[in-house]
Parts: sequence; C-alpha cells; structure tokens
Amino acid sequence: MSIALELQSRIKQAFLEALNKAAASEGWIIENLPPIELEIPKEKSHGDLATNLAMQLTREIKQAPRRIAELLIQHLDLTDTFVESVEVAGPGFINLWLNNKWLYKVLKDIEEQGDAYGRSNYGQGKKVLLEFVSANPVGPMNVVNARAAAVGDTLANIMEAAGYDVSREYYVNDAGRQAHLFGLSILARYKELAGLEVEFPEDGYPADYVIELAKILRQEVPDLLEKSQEEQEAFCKRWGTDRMVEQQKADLAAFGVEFDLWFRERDLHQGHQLDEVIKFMQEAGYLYEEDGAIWFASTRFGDDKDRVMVKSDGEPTYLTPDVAYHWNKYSRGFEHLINIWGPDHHGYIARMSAAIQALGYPADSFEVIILQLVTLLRHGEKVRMSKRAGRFISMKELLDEVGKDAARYFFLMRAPDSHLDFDMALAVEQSQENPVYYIQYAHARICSILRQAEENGVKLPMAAQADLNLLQTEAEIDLIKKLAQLPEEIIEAAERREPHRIARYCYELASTFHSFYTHCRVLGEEEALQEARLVLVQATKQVLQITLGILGVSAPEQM
RNA sequence: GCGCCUGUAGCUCAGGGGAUAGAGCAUCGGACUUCUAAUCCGAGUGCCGCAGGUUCGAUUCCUGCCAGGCGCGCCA
Repeated sequence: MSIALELQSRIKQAFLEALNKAAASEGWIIENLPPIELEIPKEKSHGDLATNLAMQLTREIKQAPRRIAELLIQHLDLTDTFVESVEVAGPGFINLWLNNKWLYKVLKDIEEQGDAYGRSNYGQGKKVLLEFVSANPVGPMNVVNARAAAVGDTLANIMEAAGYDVSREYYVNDAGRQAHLFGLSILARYKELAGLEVEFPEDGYPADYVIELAKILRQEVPDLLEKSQEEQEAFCKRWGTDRMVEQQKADLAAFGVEFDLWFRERDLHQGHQLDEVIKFMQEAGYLYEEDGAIWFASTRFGDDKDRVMVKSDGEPTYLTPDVAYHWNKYSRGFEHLINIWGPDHHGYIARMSAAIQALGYPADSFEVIILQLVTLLRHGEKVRMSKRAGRFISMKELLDEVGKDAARYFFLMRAPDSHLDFDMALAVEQSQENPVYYIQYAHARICSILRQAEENGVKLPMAAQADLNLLQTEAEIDLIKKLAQLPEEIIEAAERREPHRIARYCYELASTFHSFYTHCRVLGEEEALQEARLVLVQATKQVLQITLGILGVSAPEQM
C-alpha cells in the first residue's frame, strides 16, 4: 500500500479507537457507526486532512458537533501517524496537520516502486471484461467511436493499476443485416465496374469508400462473377467485413488502442451458440411464442416491454447474438462485465440486463457506461456532418488532423456522461489554451534539467542519499503532496469509472510543477539542496510518465 | 407521450450532504543577465436553470416544472 493510503488508514483506525474510548467514558450508545472519512481539504488553512466524523455523529449522540469533536480529540492516540497538530474548526470539522517527514518517505516510495507507483490491489484481481468501440465493420469509425476508444482504453489502464484483471474486447457485428447489406453494396459496385447494369440494394451503402473497396476486390479477385450469386454475396460480405476490421485495427492501433480479443459474431453462429442460448432460456421458462415469433419475457426483469428474439421469418434479431455473446463472456470466467456504448444505445440497457438475469447472473455484474455525444468544432464553429450524404469526419481523419496525443487528451478531459465539444482547431493550436502541451512541457522541462545535470557531470542522487529535509518551501511541499495523491486518485477513478479524473490530476501535477520550477532553482544550488531537488524532480518525471501513460499520451523529452 | 444525459463565472467545464463553490480560456496588471516565458505571480466575475421537500446543514439527495441533446422497430 502507498504511504498516503497507509497513513490515512492508520489515522482512521486511531479515530475509531478514540470513538470507542470516548463512548465508554461518556456512555454514548452508537447504533449506526458512520464510515470514518478523511478528506484533503480544498482550503489549505483547513489542514492536510480533515474529517467530519463529529458532525456525522450528531445523529447518534444528541450533542453539539464541536463538543463531540473535542471529546474525540481527548481520546485520540496519534502515535506513528505523523500528525503534528489537531484542531476543531467550523461547524465541527476536525482538522489535522501532518509533519512533512511523511512526504520525504513518499519520494523514496516513488523511487523504489518505479513504474509500479500508484498501483494498488484495490480490485483484488477481479476478472473484468471491458467491451468498447464495437463499431459495425461496414464503414469507417466515427468520432463517438474515437471517444469510446480513448475512454475505454484509459479506463482499462486505470482499473489495471487499481488491481483489476482487465481484458479489452471488441465485438464485431459481421453476421447481421448490416454486414449483409454491406456485402451486397460491394458486389453491386463490383458489377458496375465490370460494366454490368445493376440495381443498387435498397438500404445499401452508397458512400465512395465502397466503390474503392470494389476496385480493390476486382484486382484481388478478378473472377468473382464466375461463382454463383449466393457465393458472390457470401464472399463480399466476408471479404468486406474482414477488410474493414483490418482497417479498424490499424486506426485504433494508431490511436494507441489494442484489444485482447476481436470477437466475431459469425463465430457465435458457426458454433451454434444462438441455438444454445435460446434453448437455455426456453428451458428456464423465459421465452414464449406469439405471432409466429419467439419472445423474451424481459419485463419479468424490469424491462418496459418484452423483446423479440427470433422473428416470424425465423431470423434472429440483433438481441439474440448479443445475449449469446454475453453468455459466452461469463463462460470464459469473467466476473464483471462493463460495456461502453454510444448515446443512441441507452434504451438497450434494460433488455440486456434482463437477459443477464435470465441467464442466472447477478444484475450488478453487468454494467453499461453510456458516452454522450461529441460535437466537432473548428474555431468555435460547428462542423456540419451528414452521414446520409457521406460527409462526416471519421476517426482516422480526426487523428490525421489533430494527432494522437491531443485527440486522446481532449476525449479524456470530460466526464463520460457529459456532452463533449471538441474544437479541432484548438487541439492543434500550440497555445496556452491547449492543455496537452502544457502537461508535456512540464515533462520536457524536467528532462532538460536532468540532461544538463548529466552534461555538467552532476550525478543523479538516490532518495536515500539526499537530505530531503531541505525540501521546505511551499512550492516543494505542494509538489510532493500532489505526487502522494496518485494512488488514491487512481482508485477513485477506477471505482467511479471516470478517466477524466486522471486527466485532471495530470494537469494539476503539471501546474504544480511549473509553479515549483519558477520558484525554485535546481541546478547551481548548494550541493545538498541541489541533490534533494533532483530527487524531487526525478520523482515528478516518474509520476508524469505514469499518468501520461495511463492516458495514452506521449511524454516528450524535448519540445 | 415515455425513458436516458445535461443545465455551475462572458466561454469550455470540474466539483459535490458540510467551512468563503473551483480550474482553464477570455479581460486587465506585473515577472526572462540564471535549469525551455509553450511558463509563473496578481486582479474581477456567480439567484450552482426554476419551485417545493428531506436534513442540524442542500449547489449536491428526492419530487415537479422549464430548457437543450439523444433514444423509444419482428432495424442494428
């Protein structure tokens, strides 16, 4: 456990013991013990840590909160907690000030743990499957897919750091109606290019990229039309979706996102898993027949209407393979499923959750994060997009224009459930408005210091050799405190599934460093102080690298 | 009509049952003979959408309303 967390748990323990002692001597009877919460106050004058315990207890003990706080403090034993002073303040807060010595241990901690700093065992190795993006393999990915990629990948990084065993997975809808129409569209273009008169399929994909695909296909398979119509269609569907999947893989890799598994819907069909899941649900008594279709009684698990699983024409609906897929996820040993979906899929949650329960898994083992829309802007002006006319900015185009670092950071700046304004002009602007450069610049500045130290023949000290007590100014202390917060920030972000917290933390760390940089020199100071500050600067570099790594943003040595 | 998300500073957004509600940008004023000024320091700004309710305490939780966005198929 990190020092900051260990310290907090020791202090909480001390409060618990103080409460027991005070209760014994005052005759308090406490039926519902409130959780003991420690927070880092927003206001510096409120100490390093504070607790509202006394105020929480007013409900149990009918006394004034400040009075309770005083009594708690009287019984408080703070040996080995670094707590230097305690006060009762405001309506009944207990504020604690810590001795800086614990901060020096943080620096040693960071050095010892290296890349592992910030990691914890909070998740206890729980097997989690995170499915995200899962765009249909029938066209280029859009900006919401890009947002999902950034959020999903970073959330996986965060949860891994918090001690979960996370797998990243992409579900490929390569067997449904969309895939079929896509195949027909390619085939129609192929025939056109061969000079044949064809009617373009209704609800097909008229966009230009389909023509480009048809051109490639003509070169690769010039004798396609010699096959039967059925074979031609099947071939185009398979070839086209495979081609798109390869494209998506490449685009996502350029975005720094790699999946553990690209799960093919067609494998579910081939393995007869649709039949199996239907049989299972039938035997469990959750399916019924009506109007020639097979229905799932999802209302029994809180959905607002029952859902068709097999249409009257014998074809499964979209839901059926999806249920089979989730069944498959559990069968592979995952204990918790998280899906990241676009804003147009929220209506789908209730039926999927119902299916999970019908399959016999707990409702809370399945979780959906709904991302809100992305509005693209240029210089504050909305970028008009029309999918029908084939005019929209794809994920690849966005990346080509603004670059991986800016794109990832911008997508990660906002809470998932917040609509996102993404100004593409701002993202490439090298100005004060652009937070990506601000953070990277902090890292580059550190590298510059370390580079020059090396050039001057200054040996980089280990934390144990340096006299860290020399780090005393406000700028130095603030910086170490910020470094000390990483482990709890990661746990908080993992628990709440909110990657933007880490983006924010990273920005704040850079800001704290920039302030330190202007207030404190490193090189050229008296040797002992120079050493201590070099230790601090190296630790900051380490933590910036770790957090940028979680965000998937590069940490340049020079800018 | 029903469901989900959002409503906080001029703009973009954090925060969140508690202390004087924050940050960036924009605006204004300062700081480079010294490790990168893509930086720092300072200044002002708020019926936290509206109305009720729960609470010792609500911007935060609950209900209703208003506004914006997105959904509501034997489509995927």
